[in-house]
Amino acid sequence: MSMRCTTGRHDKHDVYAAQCPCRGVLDLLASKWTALVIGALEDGPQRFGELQRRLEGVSPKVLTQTLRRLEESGFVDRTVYPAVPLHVEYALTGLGSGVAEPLAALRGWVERNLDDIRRV
Amino acid sequence: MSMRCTTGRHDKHDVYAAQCPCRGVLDLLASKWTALVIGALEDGPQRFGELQRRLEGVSPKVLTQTLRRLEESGFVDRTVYPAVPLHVEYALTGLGSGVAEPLAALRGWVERNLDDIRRV
DNA sequence: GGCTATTACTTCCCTTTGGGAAGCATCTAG
DNA sequence: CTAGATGCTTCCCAAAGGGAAGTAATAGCC
Repeated sequence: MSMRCTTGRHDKHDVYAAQCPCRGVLDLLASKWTALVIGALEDGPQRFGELQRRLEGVSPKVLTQTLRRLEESGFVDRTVYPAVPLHVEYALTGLGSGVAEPLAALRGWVERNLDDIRRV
Repeated sequence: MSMRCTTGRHDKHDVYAAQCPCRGVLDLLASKWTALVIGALEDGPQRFGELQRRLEGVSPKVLTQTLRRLEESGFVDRTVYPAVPLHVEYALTGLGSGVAEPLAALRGWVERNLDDIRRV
């Protein structure tokens, strides 16, 4: 008998179930900035400033928020090198590399199909 | 010479460029409710009420907003059957079916990997 | 010593978006 | 003539998004 993921543990999980923790994770991952940050980190560990330059138009506040949430959930590692000036590197974890694939597929789809999408 | 998508037309598009219309599309598609709506519609055309029941916890307002935006951009068709009681069907367009694949990959990844993700 | 530069953030503040509760419009059946 | 079904819309508040400016630590330069 399936419990549709209400208790969490070893049942099948279902993003369509309101109480499934899937929902929170989907909300974190299915976001513009998350998709861009994870994509940028696919090229290897990067520093805050580098990410800021690559993700054109991102404010430091939003970038920090995004990175912190990804770190909390275990998608990204944050390493501080207390050199001077301060040096902080962000890198994908194993989990982060895993989710990078579906996110890359989504970004790629958007770039390939943009011309067919009605502009609003 | 590449223009990095600033003018739109037939250059390569780049989601990392601030002015690329890709950004808006990515923002629409990379959203919790979009991923769930498109996924539900993969099973065939469905009515407002059916969608509301499948996407547990969605409010009618948010569902309407999501469907309208997807319709505007050409991912979803809205058909009204003026029978009584009123009958409205939502269906994926060709474009919608296309993007359903990467979105399904993302949802599937979340369901398969939930147990490895740090709960916060 | 004082000034500037660098890196990585915070903080402030305002606008936009998200989201629940409740109301509305239309028509039928009882 | 009231109740029920369907597909919304409106209201309101709280949460999130996002830009501008400020902060902290230290090094190097004059």
